[in-house]
Amino acid sequence: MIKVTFPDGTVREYAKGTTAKEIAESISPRLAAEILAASVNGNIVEINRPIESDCTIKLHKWEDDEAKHAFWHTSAHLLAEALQELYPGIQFGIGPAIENGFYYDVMPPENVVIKESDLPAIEKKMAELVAKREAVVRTDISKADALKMFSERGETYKCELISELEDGTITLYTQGAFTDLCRGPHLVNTGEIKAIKLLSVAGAYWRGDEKRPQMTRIYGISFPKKKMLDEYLALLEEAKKRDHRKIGKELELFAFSEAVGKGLPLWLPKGTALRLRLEDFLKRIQKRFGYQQVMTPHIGQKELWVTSGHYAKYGKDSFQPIHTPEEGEEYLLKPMNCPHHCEIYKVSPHSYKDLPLRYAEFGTVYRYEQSGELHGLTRVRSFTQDDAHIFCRPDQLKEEFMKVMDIIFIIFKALDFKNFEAQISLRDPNNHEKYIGSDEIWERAETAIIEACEYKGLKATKVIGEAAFYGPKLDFMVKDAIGRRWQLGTIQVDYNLPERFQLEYTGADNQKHRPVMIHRAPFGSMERFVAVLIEHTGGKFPLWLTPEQAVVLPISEKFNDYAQKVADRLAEYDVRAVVDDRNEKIGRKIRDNELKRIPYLLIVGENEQGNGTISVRKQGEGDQGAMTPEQFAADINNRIKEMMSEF
RNA sequence: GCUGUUGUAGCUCAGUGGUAGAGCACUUCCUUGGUAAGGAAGAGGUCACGAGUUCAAUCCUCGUCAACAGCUCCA
Repeated sequence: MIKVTFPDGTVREYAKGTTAKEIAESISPRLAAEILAASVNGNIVEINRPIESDCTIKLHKWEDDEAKHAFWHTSAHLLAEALQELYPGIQFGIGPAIENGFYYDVMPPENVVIKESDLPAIEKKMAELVAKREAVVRTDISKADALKMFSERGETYKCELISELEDGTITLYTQGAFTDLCRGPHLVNTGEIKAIKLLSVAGAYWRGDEKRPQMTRIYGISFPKKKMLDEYLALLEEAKKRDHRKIGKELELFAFSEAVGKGLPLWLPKGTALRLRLEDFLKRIQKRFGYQQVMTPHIGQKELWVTSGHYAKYGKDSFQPIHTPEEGEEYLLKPMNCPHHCEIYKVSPHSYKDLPLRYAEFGTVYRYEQSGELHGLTRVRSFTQDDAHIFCRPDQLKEEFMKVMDIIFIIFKALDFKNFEAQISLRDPNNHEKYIGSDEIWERAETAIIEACEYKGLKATKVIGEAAFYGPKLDFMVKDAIGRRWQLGTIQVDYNLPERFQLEYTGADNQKHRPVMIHRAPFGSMERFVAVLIEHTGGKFPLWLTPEQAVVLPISEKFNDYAQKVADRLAEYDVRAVVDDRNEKIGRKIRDNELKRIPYLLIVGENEQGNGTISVRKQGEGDQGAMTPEQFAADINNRIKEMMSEF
């Protein structure tokens, strides 16, 4: 007998070799029908794997990520099985479960292209296979046998994977006529997969390497019930409605023009109003944190970036130098503001007593992003960083770093970004060519970030190889409407640029010392931040950011002038109101999306005494009663003040 | 940059080898003072751009540009 411990601490005894499925049956038939995978001593296994010794167990139903993972992983195998039947000679790469669904990377036979239009046929084949209710069987295999088996099948990609595995750890999973190299775990029968949708087909480089062959990646998702699939697809549709590109167009926030060029956003009046509000908000915070605003030109001599090291690294793939009538004179559109700020630092000598110096600038930069990477406002070729560079003494680094974290927390709180993820991006110690600066300097910078996060109690994932070439960073990632992650705020520690630009300060010892530099941008870029903000709010911004806060509606032509006066009056109180004087067509003409997005509707007319009146309606709350323009302005400003008071 | 998809009215989209349509929006008139009102009339398109095939191309072929999904990249 073996002792099995359940998550709630109870212990039961079972015969040696009992399976998770049998354990579930011993509890309830319903549970047995629903479990898809099990964690035994923390390892996820199939529910038919015999358990040979005492263990802890957790039975996973669909609700658990572990179950979904197994479900989608098996779905990927099912996809491969279908592809093998439909495209003889097809080769397989990898086919994992992902956050939402699964994919399989395949290399179709020569002269065969799998297109989106082929997906329904593949889905149909998968459904046929599901109907067969094939068991998924796990077998151990030696490395030599595995290599032999897959090379006989001409599976060069699989052979490459096997050759990197250790003998004795290799397992195969077979269902019907399909056998795949796989670690598992899986469902025990493909019949569980009741609803399948193949979503898209795309190219993906083998092993993520641009220089290796491009395979065909087929994405899909599957569920144990048809209804769940329908709900998921409906949810996807809903999410698409929050797409910032769509809302940005509807609300007339920004636009692109082919004539201007791709990736070069045009900020329309309303979008600009929104952005300026955000900038003002940050400026106020920065003022409190001791920042000084600076301004620098959009171009600079090429040598600046040769000095910084950026030119060597990115010069070839950037906007090319601007030439002047002067022989040999070359300027670059600035891809970042750091060198300019370093030069500001160098304008005068600094004492240790002057530090830290914090130079802030909403600096527009230009980067030649690959055309396939351009994406709405989130990835563009000209964008404005809410940039600042902090020059401080080494002993001030940690404190300064944490103060920047505080600014980011304030912003995320003010805008209700709850689901951000923090990521510490470290260098890859095995790839020295990618980075500049000594090991010692990197060590120090990385330690400073890690300690700051620990001190602040911020849970951050460490990612090797994601650092900037001059230093490690702490990035804040936020998801968009359909779950793509975008980097917003970033804080970077840099010992290298001060070195390269020969920055100095005089210490208490009357000797010259190097300051440390912190690059930071709490929003990241105004463009990307606005994009993510749109997707989070669906275009319903907090009142203090809303480009237009009120529509003023005269009840008839007679009151047009009065309406305009009301709007002007409100403007004096910093309330943004637009007049809609299309009088007689009120009901029809007030566009739905105008009213839905603008928080207040003011209907102006007169009362029996012939005095001007304003009837105020608030979005979603109906009638607020009559007010004078002053009362309304005071009211709306109070609300904004309330919202802002804690920041 | 790579793979696949798409490009028709301001927006959402039908459609055809014989130079175009719907709904909403827009303009005018009638009705209506209030959270997607009804009726009538009207305006609006080089069918992304350039070649080719054809008697004839928005439609077929090729190229270019742009957008979308993914990969790679992201100072």
